[in-house]
Parts: sequence; C-alpha cells; structure tokens
Amino acid sequence: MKREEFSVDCSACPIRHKAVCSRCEPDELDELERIKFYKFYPAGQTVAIRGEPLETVASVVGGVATLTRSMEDGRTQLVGLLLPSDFIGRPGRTAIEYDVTAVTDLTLCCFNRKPFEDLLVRFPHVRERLLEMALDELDAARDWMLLLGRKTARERIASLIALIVKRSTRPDGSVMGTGTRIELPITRETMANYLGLTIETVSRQLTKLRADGIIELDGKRGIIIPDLGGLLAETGDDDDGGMIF
Amino acid sequence: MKREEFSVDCSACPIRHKAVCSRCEPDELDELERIKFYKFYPAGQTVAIRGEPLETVASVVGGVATLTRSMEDGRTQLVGLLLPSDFIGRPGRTAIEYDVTAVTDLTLCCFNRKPFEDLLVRFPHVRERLLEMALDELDAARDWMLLLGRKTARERIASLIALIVKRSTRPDGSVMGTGTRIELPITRETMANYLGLTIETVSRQLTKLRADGIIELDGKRGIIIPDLGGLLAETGDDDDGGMIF
DNA sequence: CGGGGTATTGACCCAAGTCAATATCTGTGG
DNA sequence: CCACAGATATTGACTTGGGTCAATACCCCG
Repeated sequence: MKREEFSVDCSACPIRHKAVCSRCEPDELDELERIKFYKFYPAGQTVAIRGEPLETVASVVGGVATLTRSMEDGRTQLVGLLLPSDFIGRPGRTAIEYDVTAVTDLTLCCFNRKPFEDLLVRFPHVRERLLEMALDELDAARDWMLLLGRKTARERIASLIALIVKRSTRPDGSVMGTGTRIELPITRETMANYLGLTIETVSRQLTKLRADGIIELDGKRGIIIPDLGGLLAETGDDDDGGMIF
Repeated sequence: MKREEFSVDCSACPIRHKAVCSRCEPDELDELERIKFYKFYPAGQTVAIRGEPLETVASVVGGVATLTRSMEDGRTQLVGLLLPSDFIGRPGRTAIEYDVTAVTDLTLCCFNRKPFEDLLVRFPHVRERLLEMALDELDAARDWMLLLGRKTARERIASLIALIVKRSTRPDGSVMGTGTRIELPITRETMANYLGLTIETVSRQLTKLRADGIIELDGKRGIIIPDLGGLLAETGDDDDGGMIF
C-alpha cells in the first residue's frame, strides 16, 4: 500500500500547482499541512457511497477514481472522471451525492469537512481556486451533455480518447503530437458507463476506428494515435475550442 | 418592451432571496444597485453567442432562457435551462462558452464583467453564493448526464415534467400535490433538445403518458398531473433524493 | 379566412442494445 | 514454467427503441 511514497511536504506535492491549494501562500500551506491526512485505496475499492454522511473532502493526489450515479435496475452513468488534482466532495453539503470508486490504486489528500470549511472562510486563495475548479467542471459536464445527448457511438469514443490525450499532456506543456501512445486508465465497462453505451458497442467502435486507421490498439489498454488531427476530426467537435495550448 | 416593469430597487426585486445577491448586506446591495442595469429581450431572441467576448454577466430576473451547445451539422443540445434567479456568464473568462437564447420575453439584471469581478473580490457574500450556485448547477448537470446517458425516452419526459413541477413550486414552500397544472415554458423542439431526443419522440411519449393516465394534456403547453407520485415513479429515479420540502 | 409556425401521427429504417459464444489476459498455485 | 480460473474483451446474430421522412392537424393572430 506504499504509504510513504507521498511526502507530507506540500511543497514537493505532485499536484501542488493544480489542486485547490495551488494558489496558497506559504503560511496558508503550513496550515493546510497541519490538518491534511492521506488515504490510500486499492484499485476497485469503493471510496464513498451516495447518501452517506459527508465527513471528509479530498484532492486526488495519484491514481484515477470515478464519480457515478446509478439507477435501481443497475443502469450506471459515470458523471465524472477524477484524475490527479481533481477535488472530491462539496463543502456546505452534509450528504454524499455520488458514488466514488477507485479504478486504479488511489491516493487522496484529505481534510475533515468542518475544518476545511472554516479554512475556506479565512483563505481566499482556496475559495477562489475552488470556484474556478467548480466552474471548469461545470463546463466539462456540459460538454459531456452534448456528447451523451447528441453524438454517435463513434464520435463518443473518439471524444473520450481525445480527452485522455488532452489530460495526459505533460505539465511542461509539451504537446504529444503525431504518433502518441496513451494508456487508458479505465476498463471497457467504465468507458461504456462514461459514454452512455454498452461494452459491446465500445469494443466494436474501437475495432472500427482501428480498421479505419484512426487508432492502433496496443494490448488491452494501450492506444496509439498515428494522427491526432484525424482523431479530432472524428469527435464531431469544431476544433476551435480544442486548443491544446 | 415594458422597461419600467421592474424596479431598480433591489429590495423589491423578485429574485432578491435566490440570486447571486441573496446574501448581501444593505451596503453591498447599494453598491450592486449602482452598477447594475437591466436588459430586455423578446421571446426567440439571441442573447449571446459562443465564441464572442464576454463583456457582461447577468441574473435572470424574469422569463426563461436556454443555454445550448451545437455541432456544425445542426445537432443541438441544451445544457442548461435558465429560470429566474439563475446566473449567466462566468467571471474570470473572456469568451462566451454557450449560446444563450430567450425562449420567453426575458429580463436580465446585468453587470459589466470587470466591475463585477472587482466586486467579487471585495464582497464575500456574492462570492460564496456564486460558488454555491455553481456547485448546485454542477449537480444538476450531472443528474442530467444520467438522464441523457441512460434513461429511456419515457423516463426522460417524465423527469423533465417533474423538474418543471419542482421549479414551479411556489417560494412559500407550498407543495402543489395532486391535481397540479403546470405550463411548459418551452416548445417541443426545446424539450427535445434538452432531452437528447427528437420532437417526434417527445410528442409520441407525451401521447403515450396521456394514454396511460400519467398526465393530461391541456392545450399545447399545459400539463395536468393527476397524481404526482405516479409521475415520479415514471422518472426512473429512486425517490429519496427527490425531497420537495 | 388564410397562412406560418407548431404539434401529432404513421410507415419505415437503422444505430445501438441484447443475448450468446469465444477469445484473450492476468495472476496464482502446483 | 505451465495450467487453469476468473476477469476482461471481442465478435456474431438478432431485436428494438428511437430516428427519419412525410403527411396531416392544430392554433393563434392578422
């Protein structure tokens, strides 16, 4: 469970520059440091369940988690993919709204809700960053609504791959252009639940995109993109919004 | 265009208790009052277009507007329904992300973006409320993702009617239980774009719900709900989240 | 009374779902 | 190191919910 792999020193934290704490001054960081604690979950483990009391909030430090909503008959929709630096939980709410599941080994930087809320009042930098992140997520959710409401299966798959490529872009800003290889952090089932499709359709469309030379499949999880432009053309998006820096 | 119908006096504003300004102290309200201005749009008019510079932000005072995202080939998805008290625009962004259209006559309480952003720094009450509203919208968007990704046409229609019923609940909290009548604020086309369906499917499912005694159609826009419980059972949601006070 | 927008209804079709068989991985223990 | 078991993924055959295309019907409003 490699508990000691992540420093307790915020200044060396891998998500220091992107998480809720990204704009904190040294003194603010000191205080965060005092109340934070890490939690680790193995792949597949449930992190939180809808309806339970919301006691802690957290930032994803490493690994991938999903935010899902399900219906009684088992139909499941992924409503958010949580990657490093993403925030989990909502200050001001007392119950959990969505199921959270670790899809890879997961490391969270946690805060008890109450102290965090207090801190939110006193630290404008955290508040501002949280608002900004909430608005970004809102935009992402709305883009996803277009995908779920109007895109074809092929466009959905292409959009998801494009999204992963975008989020895999190295923090130094270097664009991974032609000949990129990405590793899907999720199973076909999770992909299906994200895209509002079935695993069979996901599988078939991946095969078809490969047959059309848009992607190459490299083992179960690897995808090679010979031509990023070709992939983006399949997403159905007008590319003006898709600035990759 | 009934320009004078709405007071310039915030204390008499119909959305005083729900909008971004709802938590303001009298002195904060005074300052808002000085920089705000009203705009009026007739039904059908475009309010903002994706890609244009974002110069003003606003609260919906009266009427209904839609937030949409479209693809080049005309496929359109509604990503938000803006009812009185909802906020339009995103501080910190310089370009408009979604098309905004008035679907009924619309009254907006506007602020120029820059002064509003300054004010956001100084007025914690506005900031807090804006964060809260953004998080609420995020939850709403995610619930809608479940609808778009996994619900059947019938469930989608029932969910939309249930949503309108909920939002039509009078502010005094009185529940409009059995025998409620609501007025749809939108056309079949707008409904279809919200639900990720076609007008034909919307029409057919409404007819079917009527045939099954779940709703009664009263003219083009009116819907009577003889039994709210019956309607909610058709939405596919487990009802625990659906507390209507 | 007539005309343009809006809504309903019908006939047909197809993209994606369902059901089912098979293949491929991955890890585990002999 | 191999074999085997249980996930995970692919592929095929068939079905179906909702889309498409097209004809009417409705309904304000001038």
